[in-house]
Amino acid sequence: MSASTKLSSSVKALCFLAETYPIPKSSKEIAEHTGVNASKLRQLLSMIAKSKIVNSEQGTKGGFLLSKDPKTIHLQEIYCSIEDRKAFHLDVTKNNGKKGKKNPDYTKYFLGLFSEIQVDIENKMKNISLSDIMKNLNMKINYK
Amino acid sequence: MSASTKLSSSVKALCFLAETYPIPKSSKEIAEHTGVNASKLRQLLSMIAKSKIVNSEQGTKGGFLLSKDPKTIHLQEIYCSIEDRKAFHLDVTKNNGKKGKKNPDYTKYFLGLFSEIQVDIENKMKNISLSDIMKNLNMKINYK
DNA sequence: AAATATGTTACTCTTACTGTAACAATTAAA
DNA sequence: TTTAATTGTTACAGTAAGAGTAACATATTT
Repeated sequence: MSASTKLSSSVKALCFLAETYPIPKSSKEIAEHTGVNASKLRQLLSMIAKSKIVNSEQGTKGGFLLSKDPKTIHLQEIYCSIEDRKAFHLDVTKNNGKKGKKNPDYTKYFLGLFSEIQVDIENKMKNISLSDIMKNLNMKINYK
Repeated sequence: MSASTKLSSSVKALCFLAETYPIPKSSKEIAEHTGVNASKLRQLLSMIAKSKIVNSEQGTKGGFLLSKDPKTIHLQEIYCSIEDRKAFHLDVTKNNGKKGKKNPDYTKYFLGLFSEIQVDIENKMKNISLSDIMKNLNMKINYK
């Protein structure tokens, strides 16, 4: 991956929004509770908003509000919202041996090979919901 | 990860060694057939040699020679030989909210959460052998 | 109009990796 | 014993991605 700080920062923010639902929270407030920089949170949450996981509103009384049940928010959705890369990523743009040499087309093959691993990771992430995470952390979910 | 160039370069080199077995091949020769820089290959193969997957010898007539059956060489072994990082890696050294705040210990939890994914990836990689890769590429295995 | 938000862009710092070069150590052959 | 070939290791520059931060346009409420 790596399962970057971006993912954990996003999860922290979403947990906080689930706890404080239905009060919209500003990036500043989320920052204070999670320790993640407010500007970074806006970057992440604006991407997550495009996946309809949160709703965002500008202006006074604006902020971020969860728009899905934490039971139905899966790690994979969050990950895909904030990363363009695949979790198990292989850079296949590199050269592949000298031209004209009759060496096999590794590049093409590796894509297929690793896609199987990719599918597994995605399935695993699909099976972990925000509410699973919160239960494990003994957090109270206030959504609905 | 990312399942970096290092892994694919290593696999290319090992495939070549399986094809040309039992003739020891120099980093220069492997470089010519794979397009990977010879110096880089020496770095990778010297690490792989420590895992007893290949044998290396210095001097004239030296070079690299496969020391295991490609059927028993798994992607996971190769990966672990050349990478210190876990495949599904999470940096947990980052701060975790302001001190004194009673926010849950995400950092600790994420480790456990992602370790499950880690195990899956490793298992997947354990199930892919060098000979599987070579068969898919229609390469002839000359080991033994 | 003023205050409070998000959305977006840009900039710096750091980290990791790639590609490459250099050279010591080792081995075989001439 | 000298020479050539080869690995092992270290170092270095260039590149790419991410983290953290700041700045400001845009939008919304009071």
